[in-house]
Amino acid sequence: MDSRRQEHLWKPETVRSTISDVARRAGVSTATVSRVMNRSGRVHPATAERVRSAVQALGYTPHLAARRLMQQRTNAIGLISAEIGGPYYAALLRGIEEVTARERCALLILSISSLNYEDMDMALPLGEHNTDGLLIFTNSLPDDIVTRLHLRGHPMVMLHRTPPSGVAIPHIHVANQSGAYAAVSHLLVAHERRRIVLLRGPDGNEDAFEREQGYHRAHFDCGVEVAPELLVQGDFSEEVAQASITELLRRGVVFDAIFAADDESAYGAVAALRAAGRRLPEDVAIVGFDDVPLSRHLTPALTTVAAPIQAIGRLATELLLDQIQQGTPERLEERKLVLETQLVVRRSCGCTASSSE
Amino acid sequence: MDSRRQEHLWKPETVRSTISDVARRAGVSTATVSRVMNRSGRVHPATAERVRSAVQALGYTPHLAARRLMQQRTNAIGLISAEIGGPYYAALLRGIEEVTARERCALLILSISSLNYEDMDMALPLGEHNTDGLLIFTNSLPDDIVTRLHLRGHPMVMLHRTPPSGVAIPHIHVANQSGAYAAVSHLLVAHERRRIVLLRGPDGNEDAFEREQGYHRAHFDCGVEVAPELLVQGDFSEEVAQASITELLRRGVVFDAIFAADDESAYGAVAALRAAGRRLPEDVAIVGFDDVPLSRHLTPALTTVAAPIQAIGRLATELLLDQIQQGTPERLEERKLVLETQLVVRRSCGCTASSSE
DNA sequence: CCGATAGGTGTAAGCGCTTACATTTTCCAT
DNA sequence: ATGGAAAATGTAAGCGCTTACACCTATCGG
Repeated sequence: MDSRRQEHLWKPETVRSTISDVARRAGVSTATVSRVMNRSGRVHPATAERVRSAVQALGYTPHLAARRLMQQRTNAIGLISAEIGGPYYAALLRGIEEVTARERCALLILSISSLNYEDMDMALPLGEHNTDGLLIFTNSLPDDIVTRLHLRGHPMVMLHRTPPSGVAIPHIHVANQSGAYAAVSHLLVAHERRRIVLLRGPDGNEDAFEREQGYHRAHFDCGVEVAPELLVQGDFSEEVAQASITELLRRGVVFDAIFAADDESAYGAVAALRAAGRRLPEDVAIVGFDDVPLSRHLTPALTTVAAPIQAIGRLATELLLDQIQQGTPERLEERKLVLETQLVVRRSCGCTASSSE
Repeated sequence: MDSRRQEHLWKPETVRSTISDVARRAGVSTATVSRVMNRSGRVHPATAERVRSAVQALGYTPHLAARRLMQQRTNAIGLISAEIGGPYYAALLRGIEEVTARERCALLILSISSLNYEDMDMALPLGEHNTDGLLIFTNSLPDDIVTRLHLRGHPMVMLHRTPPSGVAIPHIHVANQSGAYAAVSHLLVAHERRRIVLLRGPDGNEDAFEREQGYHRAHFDCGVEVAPELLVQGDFSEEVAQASITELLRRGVVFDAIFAADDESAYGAVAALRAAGRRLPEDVAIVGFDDVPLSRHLTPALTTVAAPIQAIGRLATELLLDQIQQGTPERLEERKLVLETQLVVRRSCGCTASSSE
């Protein structure tokens, strides 16, 4: 056994030292060690020094789970989210981290890929036990879990999602309908397109629903009828959108513009169109939604509805931190924030050079 | 007080019920409740049912921190990372989640924006207390913390980073040098470029260092001298790269190609070149590194060294899970994996159409 | 010289949970 | 019936930490 240990460099003997190890080594009680670790209560400088060197020697780190059991604060907030990785996500995160960095609190992210959580009944790995509050940015987290967390008094903010009815959680949205309205109107009025494909977002998604409403309202206000075959699935996904548009092309459906419910699906549309040899924006004008950073670099540069993504992240985090620090504010149930969107005109809609880029 | 409660819909009274609340309500001991919750030990079906309905009624959820104190498993792994949000990151995550989904374990991500952690001495919010193992993908996490975690026997895998010396942690890399060598050789040999700018990665970054070596070795093997003014900072950042190239242009430095240490900096270079009216790839050929999904869509499509990003994520996670399940494998210290890279030739280097796209 | 005061430290009671072990109940072979 | 194995449940000892409280020393004004 001992000879084996020589063979390898440093097979760790898994020595996780506890507070009492430190106490013993420093010749004090655990209480004193704790006081030194937390800078709470008064400790004689000499003693403190002895403790500190014992900590050093033993490589001691407090066990956060145990600590959490006693204290109330974690100094961390959690973000529960699906679809980590997309470009939208990057901007959101930037907004969130802007605040967490300033407020010196850690950000823990739980990625719920639908597969991952749905069927396993294990407890949520992010919650009261390791965060002081939660940012919810997914539809995959069932309403009843949200409700339960809220009932237990865990601070939360929801992004792009309305809380279950009767549950007073602040939530942040963007002006989807007016944004879509502006985009589609632009296509209808400025470019006189009449057969505009809608690349719909996922079913059941609030944003998708509202954007679709904007699409219809714009048509209605212009007195243009919407042909049902123009409404196809985009699912906020490049692949799905590409397939949908390809299929439309194959079936010989005529259209002169596309309104994509998000930029990703716009990319898919561009790929499909290009593969079919259609000219952009002459043959088909295209407008997206979100204005993720890339869209500017696309060729042609994508006209799209800018959502203040980073601001959403910032705001949500600030709202959450407020809740954590000041407890539940008054009239919280009215805290529905809707951030304005803005049409960013670039080339893909058929407009010529603009100031941007 | 009571009248106030009527005013609002449901201001939660913060009732977080514990296991003993459930036990009391079901008329059993906490042990029995625990057994029901964990499906461990035998419990009379009728009792179990009573417990379950008490759980339901109270909206009870076990406190994971307390549970963690007793059990050893969390069923979650952690990913500690900087620069969440980049396109590289998305692919990596896909690889990781592929495995976590399959193995039914949760993924907790800790984003260390340099600001965030550096100066605050608070304990790492991800560690033995809430994960069974850690994926380390950042240079910002100091060596001594890594070492300590390892000494405490916490399973880890490091990505794109060599563990501190003497510490036997498996680590995964890509063949940076040979990849860079292939890319630069292609520029030198196939396209006869002679003044190739190097957009260097961040100082101290291992990948950056090795790619730079590949750049030099390719020049050496071709008998081409490297002009020092061609080595400029790219920092794996679009902005920095754009600034560097713009500056080069301003100073009138002559060059006919660029090797960017990663795709992001290649984008910056493209922007700078285009703003200056240079033609791509005729005036300046450009090659990147990583092959993030976007690079194919760039105009001109970016020639780049493909790193098997998703595979890295998958492999790393599998390695970690192995460690967790089987304990420290034999001869672990030799676990250095290097995944091959491959030059993907598209348009930006000056080659004409290829099979891809 | 004494009680008051304050700094420094230890004691021990939990936080919410799991689990080895003890105890009681059930039920079947005899 | 009845002894005893098997099933069901309870008891209580922690996991590693924090913190109210008690205790002990100096220190100091009166």
